[in-house]
Amino acid sequence: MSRNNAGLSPELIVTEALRIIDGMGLRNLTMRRLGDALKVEAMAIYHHFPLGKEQLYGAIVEYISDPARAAAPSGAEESGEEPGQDPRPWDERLRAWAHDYRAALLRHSGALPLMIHRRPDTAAALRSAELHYAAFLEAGLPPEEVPGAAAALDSYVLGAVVHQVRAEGLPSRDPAEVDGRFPTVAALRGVAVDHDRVFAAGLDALLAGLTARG
Amino acid sequence: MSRNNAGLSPELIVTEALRIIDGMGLRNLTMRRLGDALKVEAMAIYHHFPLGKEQLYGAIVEYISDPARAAAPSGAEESGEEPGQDPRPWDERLRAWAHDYRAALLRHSGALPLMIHRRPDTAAALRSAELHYAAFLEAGLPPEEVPGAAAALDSYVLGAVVHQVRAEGLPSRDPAEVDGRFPTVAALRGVAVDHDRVFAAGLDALLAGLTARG
DNA sequence: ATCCTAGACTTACCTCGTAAAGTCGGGGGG
DNA sequence: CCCCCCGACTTTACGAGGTAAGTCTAGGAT
Repeated sequence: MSRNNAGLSPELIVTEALRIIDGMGLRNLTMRRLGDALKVEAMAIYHHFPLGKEQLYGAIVEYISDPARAAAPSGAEESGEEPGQDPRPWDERLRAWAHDYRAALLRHSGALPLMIHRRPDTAAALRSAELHYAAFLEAGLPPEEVPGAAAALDSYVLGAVVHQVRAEGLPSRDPAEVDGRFPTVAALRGVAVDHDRVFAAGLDALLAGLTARG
Repeated sequence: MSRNNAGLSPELIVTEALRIIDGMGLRNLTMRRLGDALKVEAMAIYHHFPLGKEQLYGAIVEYISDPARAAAPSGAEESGEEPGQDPRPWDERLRAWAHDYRAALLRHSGALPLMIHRRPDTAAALRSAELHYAAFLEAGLPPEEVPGAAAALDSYVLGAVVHQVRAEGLPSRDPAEVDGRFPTVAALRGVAVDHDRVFAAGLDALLAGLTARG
C-alpha cells in the first residue's frame, strides 16, 4: 500500500460507513471520521463517490435492502450462476424474504432515515420486486393486483421495523404521564409487546387478507 | 412589537419550521433560515427550545402525530371540554384515525426521518394509543392482544406512507434497467398502483386479520 | 530518462449549530 | 417618578461539517 493506493473500494467504504452508523448513529457519520476509519483522508472517498455524501447514502441504502445479500451472505456459489428458481412455495419465500429484510433493517436501524426519500429503482430493489411479483402470481392473484399486494407487504415490513425502533428508542425528556386521561392505556400498561411475535402474526394476517379473495 | 418581543412561541416556531420542511426539505431547515422566516435572529429560537434543534425536532414530531389536531383543526369547541366518547363504532374510528394520520404524514413527508428514532411517549402519542386500545377492546380482542394489534396497525399506516413517499421520490441517477433478469417485473410494468386504494385495501385486510380470530 | 495519468492528499471556503455575553424595554417596588 | 430587574431577542465567536480546487506521488508508457 503506497501512499496513493490505500485499497479503497465502494463496497469497503459502505461497510465501514455502516459500522460507524451502527456504532454511533447516522449523525456521527462524517466524511472525516469515515476517512479516519479507512486510514485515508476524507477527500479520498470522493474518488469512489464523486457525487458526495448523497451518493454514499444511496449506496448504503442499496446495500441494506439487497435480498441477494441475505440469500447468499458468504462468497459466491460454486458456479457464480444466477440463483434460478427457488423451489419453496410462494408463501414460504415471502416469509423468508420478510424475515431477512426485517433483520437487515433492524441490524442497521440507524440508516433507516436514509431510506425514506430514495426511490427503490436500484438493482437491489428490482430483485426484491421480482421476488414479490413472482410469489404473488404463484399465489393466484390476478396480475393487476400484484403490484398493490407487493406494496402492502413492503409497507408492512418497513413499518413494523420503524414501529419497533421507535418503541425501543431512548425515552424523551419529560415523557407524558399516563394519568386519568388515558384509562385504557393505564389498564393495559402491564402487557408487554413481543415484537417478533407481533410481526409474525401481522404478517400472517396481511398475507391471508391479500391473497384470500372471493 | 418592540425589539425584544417579536411574538415568538413554540407553536409558531414549529409551524414555520414545517413550512420550511415542506417547501425545501428537512436538510434545508436551519436555525438561521428559520430565524429569517420568523423575522428574528437564529439564537432567539433557543429561548423557546433551550435544548436546541433536537428539541425542536421533537416538537415537530409531536405536532404532526397528534390526533387531537386532526379531530379539531379549527379553534376550540364551545366549552373547551375533553372530547368525551366518540359515538362511532370501533372500526370506523380506527379507519378515520388511519386516514387522518396518513394524511398528516403525507402532508409533511419531509419530516418522516425525524419520527424514526423518537419514542412515542408524548401526550400526542398517548392520545393515539388510547384511541387504539379502546377501539380494539370494543372489537372484542382479549386485552393481552390489544397492544400488539395497535402496534401492527400503527406499523401499517406508517409503512404505507413511507412506501408511497419512496415510490414517488425523485428517481436516482442511473436507475437499474428492467431487463431479462426481472421478467415478472417487466411483464407487470404497466400496472399502476393507486396508493389510496392499496392503502384502504391493505387496511381492511389487516383489521380483518387482527380481529377475526377463532 | 521523461512524461502522463489515476488515485490520494492538502488547503481553503462557506455553512451550520450553539455557547456566552450583550442589549433593550417594560413593569413593579421604592 | 425613578430605578432596577428580568425576560426576550441580538451579537459575537468558535469548532465541526461538506466539498471545490489544487497538489503530490508512484507506476506505466514512450
